[in-house]
Amino acid sequence: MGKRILFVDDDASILLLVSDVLSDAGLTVRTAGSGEEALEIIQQEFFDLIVLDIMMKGISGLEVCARIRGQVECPILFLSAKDDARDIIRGLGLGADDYLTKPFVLEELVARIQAHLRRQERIAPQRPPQSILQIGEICLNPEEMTVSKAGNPVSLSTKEFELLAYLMRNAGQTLSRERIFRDVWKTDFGDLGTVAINIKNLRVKLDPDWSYIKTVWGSGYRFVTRSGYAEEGKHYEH
Amino acid sequence: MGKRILFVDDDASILLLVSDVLSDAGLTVRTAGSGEEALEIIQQEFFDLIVLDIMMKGISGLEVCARIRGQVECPILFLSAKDDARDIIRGLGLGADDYLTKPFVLEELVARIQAHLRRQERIAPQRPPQSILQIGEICLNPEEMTVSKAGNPVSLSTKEFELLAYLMRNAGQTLSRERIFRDVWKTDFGDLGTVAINIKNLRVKLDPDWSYIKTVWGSGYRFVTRSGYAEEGKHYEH
DNA sequence: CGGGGTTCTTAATAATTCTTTATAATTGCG
DNA sequence: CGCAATTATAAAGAATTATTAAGAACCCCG
Repeated sequence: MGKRILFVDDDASILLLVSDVLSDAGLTVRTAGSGEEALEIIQQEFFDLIVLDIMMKGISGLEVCARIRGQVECPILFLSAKDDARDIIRGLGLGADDYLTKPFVLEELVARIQAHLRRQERIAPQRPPQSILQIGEICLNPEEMTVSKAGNPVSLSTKEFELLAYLMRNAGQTLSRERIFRDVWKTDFGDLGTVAINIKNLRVKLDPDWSYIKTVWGSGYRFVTRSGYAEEGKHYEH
Repeated sequence: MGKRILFVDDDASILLLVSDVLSDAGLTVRTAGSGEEALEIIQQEFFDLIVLDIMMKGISGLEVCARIRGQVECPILFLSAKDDARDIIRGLGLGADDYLTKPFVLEELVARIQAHLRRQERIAPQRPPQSILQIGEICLNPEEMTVSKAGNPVSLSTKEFELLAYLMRNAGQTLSRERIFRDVWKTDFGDLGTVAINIKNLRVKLDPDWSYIKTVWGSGYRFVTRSGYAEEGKHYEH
């Protein structure tokens, strides 16, 4: 479900037009036709971003902003026909985050809204309480960057840790070297042998008998889903 | 000490004019005359916000943005003579946060910059410096400048104390050496090795097994958010 | 004004991690 | 069995970080 936007304007046609476009962009839109209505809605519902028209009869957008700033900490974007710099400065000074003058290009409004939402994500990412991963006797704690096997702590380097986390998150799937390298190293150029080496390091440190990290010949690697029984034994004898 | 702004434009007169105005507004301004210069500076220093002119000879502002977005998470504001909505949308799509067309009113630029900085504060506020910080069995009292571990007092030097307080206030985040140095030492020139040394001192005094202060290879340091049980053991053996 | 001690910084050295390169081992197939 | 493709291991080099040690700056106290 998309982010929630509150759009406040006393021009019904704009309200309709914009809410259509924003919906198409995957956002959930709630509209209000006046400052009074907006204040009421804001008390009751949560929004990720609020768009306020400044020139409205009754309570103006500026006043709405001044009243809710302090209670609500989502980004606020002003919309106004006045393009005088003084008004813009005053609007931003009230605690708003952006100011767009009418008439505006719809796509620019969408782009600006998404820029704000993106920033919100980047700064305060909703951390889905990074769950602890446990498969067999291997336990990985993303929060503390720690790994243990049968209760005993195992010390891994950063890359080894990231690789293990990636494998465990995608346990059961066979992952190609290309995909692993792209997702864990996050670069396009580089040597795929690097993956093999880190796989080996992991095996040496916490999987000497290859119980967890299997090699799928010609395809890639696979972390077993449940471990324990199906002891397969390593492929290589040395 | 004001927030640090990087201002990039190949027009020297604008560079001078704007940096004056921003300085008057209490901000610390660093300037770059080309995209190449900007990229180099960004690798070495930390900024709270970056202003990029789009039309520059050599590496354009758009390209600078594309390259640093991902590494740098501060707000980026574009400046351009082109007021075509398509350019604005493209700019914002690249991960920028705002777009202002030339010619612009200086005060509006200042207002927009401050709006972004204000929001940064609101979203990711440094925890109030006065409150007592406790993470795991480490307890820090800013009021009395004292630190204790599991109830036993630990004696730290001034800089060590400030560094620990900074780390604990920003627990959970990975903090680059540049950023730590700027925020704790509050000077621009100096050796980043100083940070490493004080980190080591802290570890010796109250974190001999690296349970709290983690090294994020290639990035910086990170104070764990919750700590305690899962004792890990250090990476280095000696 | 000093002395004595602590703290801070700089510089040099050691240790670790990551990547690349090279070599050995294994698998699949004829 | 032998060849080619694939994977594993080993070792070296570069980059990053940790540690050590020594000199400079600072502060407190007489």
